[in-house]
Amino acid sequence: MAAVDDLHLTADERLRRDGQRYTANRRALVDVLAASEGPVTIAEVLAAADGLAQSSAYRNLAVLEDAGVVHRLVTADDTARYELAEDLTGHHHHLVCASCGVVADIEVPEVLERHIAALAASTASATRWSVDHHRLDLLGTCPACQAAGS
Amino acid sequence: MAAVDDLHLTADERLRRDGQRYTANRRALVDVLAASEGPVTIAEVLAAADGLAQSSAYRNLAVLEDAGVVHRLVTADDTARYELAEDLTGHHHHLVCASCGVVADIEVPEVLERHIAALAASTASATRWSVDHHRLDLLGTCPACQAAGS
DNA sequence: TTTACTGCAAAGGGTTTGCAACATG
DNA sequence: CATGTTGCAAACCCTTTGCAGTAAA
Repeated sequence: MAAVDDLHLTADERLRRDGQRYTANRRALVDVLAASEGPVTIAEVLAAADGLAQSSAYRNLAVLEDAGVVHRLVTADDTARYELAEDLTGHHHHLVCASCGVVADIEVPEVLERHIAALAASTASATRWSVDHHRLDLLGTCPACQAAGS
Repeated sequence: MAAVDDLHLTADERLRRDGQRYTANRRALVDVLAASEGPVTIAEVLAAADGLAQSSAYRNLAVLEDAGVVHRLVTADDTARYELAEDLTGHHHHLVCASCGVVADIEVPEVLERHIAALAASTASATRWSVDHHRLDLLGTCPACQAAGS
């Protein structure tokens, strides 16, 4: 069984747990996210999922997010981007273009993750906050914008 | 001379360099940001700077950002927050409440910064991107939301 | 006295929602 | 057939902009 089939099984299961159905539209959204190199905007989703209504894209991505299948994020510009939940793709971080907003996934060395985990622990004990995630973005300029800007 | 006076002198200088004036409204905005514990929303700015028009807040913060005095960021919710530019406050990172969106500043150990710098360098050389900043956020729940949620 | 800045109100753009029709269990 | 889902269009909210009046160099 291919990894994508596993993905659909997991998505189906998580939606049913919420009393939701895993419809063709939702399946198409998961396929689009699984095929992308990094978090994608609604505009990109609509371009890739032909015939899908904008409102359905927003609504279904919200349903998928509630079910823990999808993660929504906002990076540089003020438009949201969506990716598969981290437990489906593995922990990773982002490389963000400050010019056009495009986002690529990057892996981070284990030693750095350990330092961040230590920071999270010491911050939680030094404050009254609870800390349960972290987010590390590298900001720069993507190849396309470098070419366009020069 | 107090640190706040230095801040106003620097702001004045950077605005003039852009052909802009350092007006009472802009001075008030800098005072609000200097007095806050972390990045603040427009709503918070308006509450603190009495009588300031909303459009003036947005416009002046944009002018201050262009001049390199202010930094605009978007974290958890979809509302922008503003803080003084990093060269005025020192390099720091953020502790973000996933529930209400409030943001606190945190310092990070030098060793972690060095690991992040190394990641930035290796990422730049492994891709065609240029990398010039980074952003590390810890995500959790602030004391107020913990109290409200229990 | 020229140029920048202000407040108001209207417009803009991404996102959400009401509703009637449709599809699925 | 009962409930969840869809697409359309209108509403929503944060943010930006046009404009006429005001203030600063």
